[in-house]
Amino acid sequence: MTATVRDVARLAGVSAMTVSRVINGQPGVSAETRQRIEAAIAELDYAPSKVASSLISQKTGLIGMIVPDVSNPFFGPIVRGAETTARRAGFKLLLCNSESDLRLEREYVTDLISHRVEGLLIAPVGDSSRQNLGRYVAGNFPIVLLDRLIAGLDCDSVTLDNIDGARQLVAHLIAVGHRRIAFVTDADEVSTGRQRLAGYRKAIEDAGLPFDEDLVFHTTTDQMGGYRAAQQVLAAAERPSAIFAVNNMTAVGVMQALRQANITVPDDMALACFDDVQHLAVISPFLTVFDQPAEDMSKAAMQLLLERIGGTAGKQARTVTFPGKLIVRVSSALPKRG
Amino acid sequence: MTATVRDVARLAGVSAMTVSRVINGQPGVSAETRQRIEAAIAELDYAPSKVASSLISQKTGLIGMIVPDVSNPFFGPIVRGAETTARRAGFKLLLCNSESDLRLEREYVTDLISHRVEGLLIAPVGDSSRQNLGRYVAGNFPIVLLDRLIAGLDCDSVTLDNIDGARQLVAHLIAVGHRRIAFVTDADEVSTGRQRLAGYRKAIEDAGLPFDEDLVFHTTTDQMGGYRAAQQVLAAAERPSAIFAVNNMTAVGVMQALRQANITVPDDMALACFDDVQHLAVISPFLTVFDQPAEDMSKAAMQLLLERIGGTAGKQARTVTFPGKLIVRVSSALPKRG
DNA sequence: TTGTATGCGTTATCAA
DNA sequence: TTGATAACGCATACAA
Repeated sequence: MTATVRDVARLAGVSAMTVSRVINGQPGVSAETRQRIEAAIAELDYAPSKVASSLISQKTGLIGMIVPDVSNPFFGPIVRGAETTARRAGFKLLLCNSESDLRLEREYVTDLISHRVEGLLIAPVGDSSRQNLGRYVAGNFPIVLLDRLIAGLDCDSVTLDNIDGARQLVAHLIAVGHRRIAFVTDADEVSTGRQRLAGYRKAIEDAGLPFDEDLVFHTTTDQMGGYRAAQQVLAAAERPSAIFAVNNMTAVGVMQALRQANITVPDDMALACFDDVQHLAVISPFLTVFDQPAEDMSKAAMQLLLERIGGTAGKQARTVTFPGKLIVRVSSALPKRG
Repeated sequence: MTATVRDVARLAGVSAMTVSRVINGQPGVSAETRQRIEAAIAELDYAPSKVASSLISQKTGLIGMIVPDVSNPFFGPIVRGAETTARRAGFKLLLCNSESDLRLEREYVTDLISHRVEGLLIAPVGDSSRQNLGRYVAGNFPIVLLDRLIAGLDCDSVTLDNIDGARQLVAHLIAVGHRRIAFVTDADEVSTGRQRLAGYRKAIEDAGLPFDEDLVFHTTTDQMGGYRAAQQVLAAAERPSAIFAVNNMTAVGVMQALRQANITVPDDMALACFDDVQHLAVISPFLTVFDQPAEDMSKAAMQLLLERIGGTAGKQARTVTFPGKLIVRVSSALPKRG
């Protein structure tokens, strides 16, 4: 296991160089010698060290990937797609969970750079991630942003058309008959939140309804954030008939708060959000969502990254936008009571 | 970005060695020299290469992790927990999806070894994974098995008490009134399937019911496998009143087939399975499941691995078994019709 | 067809 | 307190 080329060479009675040739499938080795070397390799369980070869070639075959949380059903497929695409190109994935923590993200980035990953695929925490990434982008280090853009950072990216997605979702709610629709979203610092807010607003204005600032509830976009925000929604003077949650975890938190308050969806309150959870929809098709093709987006992003690593990309930053699709289920219906 | 110690040394007017000392926080460098070096490091955006230092220290700070599929809601939290624990110990995670493919698994294992990961945390494909892992276990390379054991491989492991879990789940179905319970599971080659079958059988015999081989349907434990198996269940001469699916994806497939056949759960047929999907349960608490503490199991497994890497483990293989818990929801009720 | 020398970027060792 | 040298494991360039 800890055998080196030299050990193999000694056992086979040749030089280290000849062993190296056999390993890399280079020509110029007699069949007989090759056989002896292969026997020695098997005998010693020799596995060539990528650490050493990386040092020479300046290529580690490693790609860094940072997401807020792999266990989030949106990011699971994202990571899966990226890994599959990377593997097919001969790369391995170093996976990091930033926990939406800017400092942790920075730590990961510098660590990954030290490990000499050849590129970085990242769903950044937010606009502030620019602090963590700016210098590398400036230094032409291969980076692709996924899911979220970073204001002021000109960089390859793959995102959803969040504005139109949110517009479609809210337009649907309006079509169903909702007039007061709360939007539970994150701080202005995250591009997805900003864009979805723009779409929300557009749908409302398209319908000739008044845009009401008070119906936008800013929070953290995790379960607890959704929970808290929903409580605020319920406490509002004039209660909305529907809640639009900016993403899946937020919707879960909203649901939790509603249930606790004995409010049934959609009989008492409608609910819709971004991100579908595929298999779960089979078990219980309940939530109306705007579905993002997470795995495809991630594969596309990895493809961009591979091109940049391979040098076939050109200097210009490339922007890929996916459409996504509205999936109407029961949760968005107009309340029967109230 | 591609600056080396020497570049820094030159800029600071010192030797490479002194730079190295500063980077590693070693003593014996005057405050003034240290400052000059730190300035040079910042100036050049210097990031020390772990590739080079790994070569010397023989430690990469890398841990390999192989799971069938991160996007599976059971493995997402598994990977998340492992990564968190690894990070806190200063390790990074190389993530691989075996796709339950033995050849792919082997390829990953050898690749990871070449990358000189210091240990391997793996949810193996099945007993045949012994081919892929046996030599490394024999060579005392740090490996911990997670979720699944491998017959004949004496190795650290963290698993659930599958026998008792399945027993509890099936005992519940019997208590509710079910008498003919189908079990949809995988080939005998996977330890979890074997153990859950044993638990299924035990619950049935404990209740004084006859164990019927024909009620055990072997298939692949993915959605398609569950789908096909459910169709067989429905075609059975004497139709069971409940289906016990060996895991989450299988249950999804079963559900899909039932829905397609216009069979409502639980009005026409009950359903229960292993693995809960936490947040989803909030959205729609429907499926009766036996819940595994995936993230905790994974953290424990990583802990075992870290101990083995650190050499504080002892030669004996350690076996950790988690209990899990039954969560009764509506899907397991006794059918009203039929 | 095979081998020797050299260097990748870093650090351990020993010397100054 | 600082530096010169060698070595980690492999591969490139060149020589034999």
